[in-house]
Amino acid sequence: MVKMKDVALKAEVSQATVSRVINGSTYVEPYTRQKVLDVIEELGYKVNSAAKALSSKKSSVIAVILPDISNPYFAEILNVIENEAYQSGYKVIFMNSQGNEHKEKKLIDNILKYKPLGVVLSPLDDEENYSKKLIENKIPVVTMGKLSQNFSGVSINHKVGGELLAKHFVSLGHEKIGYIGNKDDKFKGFKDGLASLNVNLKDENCIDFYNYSSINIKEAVYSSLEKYLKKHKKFDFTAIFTGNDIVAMEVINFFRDKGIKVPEDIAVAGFDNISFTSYLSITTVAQPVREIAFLAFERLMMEAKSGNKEIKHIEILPRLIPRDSTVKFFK
Amino acid sequence: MVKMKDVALKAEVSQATVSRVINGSTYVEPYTRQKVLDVIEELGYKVNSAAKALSSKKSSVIAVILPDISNPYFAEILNVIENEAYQSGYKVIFMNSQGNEHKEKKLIDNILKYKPLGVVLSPLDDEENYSKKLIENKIPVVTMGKLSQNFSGVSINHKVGGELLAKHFVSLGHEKIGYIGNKDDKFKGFKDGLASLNVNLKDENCIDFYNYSSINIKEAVYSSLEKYLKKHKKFDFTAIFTGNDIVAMEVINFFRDKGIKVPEDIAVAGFDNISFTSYLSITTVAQPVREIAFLAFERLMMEAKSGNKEIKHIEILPRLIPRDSTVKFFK
DNA sequence: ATGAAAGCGCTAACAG
DNA sequence: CTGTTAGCGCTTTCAT
Repeated sequence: MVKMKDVALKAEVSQATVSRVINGSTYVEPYTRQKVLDVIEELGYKVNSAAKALSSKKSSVIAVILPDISNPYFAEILNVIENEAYQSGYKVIFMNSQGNEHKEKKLIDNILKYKPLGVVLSPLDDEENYSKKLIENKIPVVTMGKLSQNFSGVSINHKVGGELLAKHFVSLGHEKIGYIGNKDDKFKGFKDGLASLNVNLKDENCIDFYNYSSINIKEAVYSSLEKYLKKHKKFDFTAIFTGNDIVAMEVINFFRDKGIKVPEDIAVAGFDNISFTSYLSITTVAQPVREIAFLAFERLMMEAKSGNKEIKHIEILPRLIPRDSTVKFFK
Repeated sequence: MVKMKDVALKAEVSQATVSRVINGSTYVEPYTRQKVLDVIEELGYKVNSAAKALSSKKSSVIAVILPDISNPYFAEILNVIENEAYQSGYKVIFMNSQGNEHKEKKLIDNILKYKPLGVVLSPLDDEENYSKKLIENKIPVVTMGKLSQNFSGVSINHKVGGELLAKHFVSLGHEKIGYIGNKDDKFKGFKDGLASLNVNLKDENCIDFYNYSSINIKEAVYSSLEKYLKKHKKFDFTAIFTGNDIVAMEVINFFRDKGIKVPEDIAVAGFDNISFTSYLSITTVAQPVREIAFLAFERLMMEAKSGNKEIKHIEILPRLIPRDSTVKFFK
């Protein structure tokens, strides 16, 4: 492997000079500069990132930790970040926490070895899991989707998202309503929203479902729905809000299998607005995912470069996208 | 940052010994070993990957280069590889070539700096783009989806995939048939398959469409379809095969917008069998994506560890999944 | 079984 | 403006 020394020798300059022209850290005589550049080209020299990182004490990798890359919502985030990183000359180490807090914790442990420039994280529930080590090691972090008290973050306001759907359902005349998902902020917004419109979301109609990973999600959704049916004989609601679009799709599938018509018998709404919901015409709440990812990246860069440690939370308002799964022929 | 030297000092051993217990390279007295382990725990020591890589001349990162992470087919590949890599103690640097050969080339250039253990690549069309530098630098490579003469690879047989669909269309009684996509192996298989069944695939019904990136894919599909319409007034076929599932979805959308019924007026079939096709009941050709990714990773590991340079091509047979978009009420 | 020491390829004072 | 030099944190002979 050709190294800097080889370039220096052939260009008849010192290694330091080669380093200078590569990094543009200091002014180098144009002639010398060109000569070095030529030799680099000729020899096909490539810096050794490991050596560079070790010596300069900074790396050019950004770690991206996401719960489920098979969910197009997160895939889109990775898409944006990889693209931005590429344009800024950084590399992305991608890690999939798979909705598993234990794995998330190990991933963060692991990533510390690489001393990344920063990490973009779409965290699972338990803040304890990730914050401590990251803070200790002074690694800039920006979260997406959930806001953390220790780091900057970008997210839609999930409560408002839930409220939007509550209003939508009530305006459509629904009185018996269901929910399937975990009891997060959008659930709270949904429940509170309904309450403020004098509709009670019964506990028994809130089907607990916690599953970030889309592998086996069908089985998971089907089994929790079957469990509900076993207990209550029939679905005691005319509209249901699901934790995310993938779950919505599975719920619709399940209903179809059971001969339940959507939206005539039961209306279904999802969350995220992944592109596939438009093909299926599923009502959902839009998260401007590309914007979220972009802002997160931008903020991370700012903190990494300036060393600014101020915590900034950016909140974006979600938007309701009504489609056929709640209102027939909406289109 | 606590380093090996700190551990060595506190454990009252040499730095070399600490290195030994961490890497298990040589036998270390159990007592000493335990003492070192305790200190590591106590101090929260983490190796510095850069230093390790520089010193040992081997890294623990695997580069994954894919054309479009927003396409669930590729997202699934990344999912599998990240997971396998994690379990084997490796990190994944992810790069999105975005269907852009120029970017793919630059990405490969870039990745060389990191001296990755290996690269898993789903290449675009031009082999020249990627093979040379990778070979020069002796980096193990396994391709997926396309087989390269210079590297090992895993792929379904695309020709057979195209033939499968040809048979399917003909058995359904179609005689006027269309194609939208780029003219790759599956196109050849499709065309030849039709020919062998005495059906001619007219050139004018082969709509050229080259677009790996799913951003703006809607516009791209719509405009090429509009262009066809402008020229021919109406669609002169009763069945169309699309390059991949995403394109199939857009085509179906387009037809719906135009009041064309699928499959009654025109049958549509895709390629890949991404999970969303099942929700939409789109006929497609299944690529066992998880298996492909797994085999590619496995093969890469083998080559990276053993230094085995033998080129092995694994070909998997695709499977037709007939659904409602070609045969109503198939389910 | 363990320690000493050289060196991986690069950056960053420092000196001139 | 450019060369010299001292590390960065770790692995790996080579001794003992």
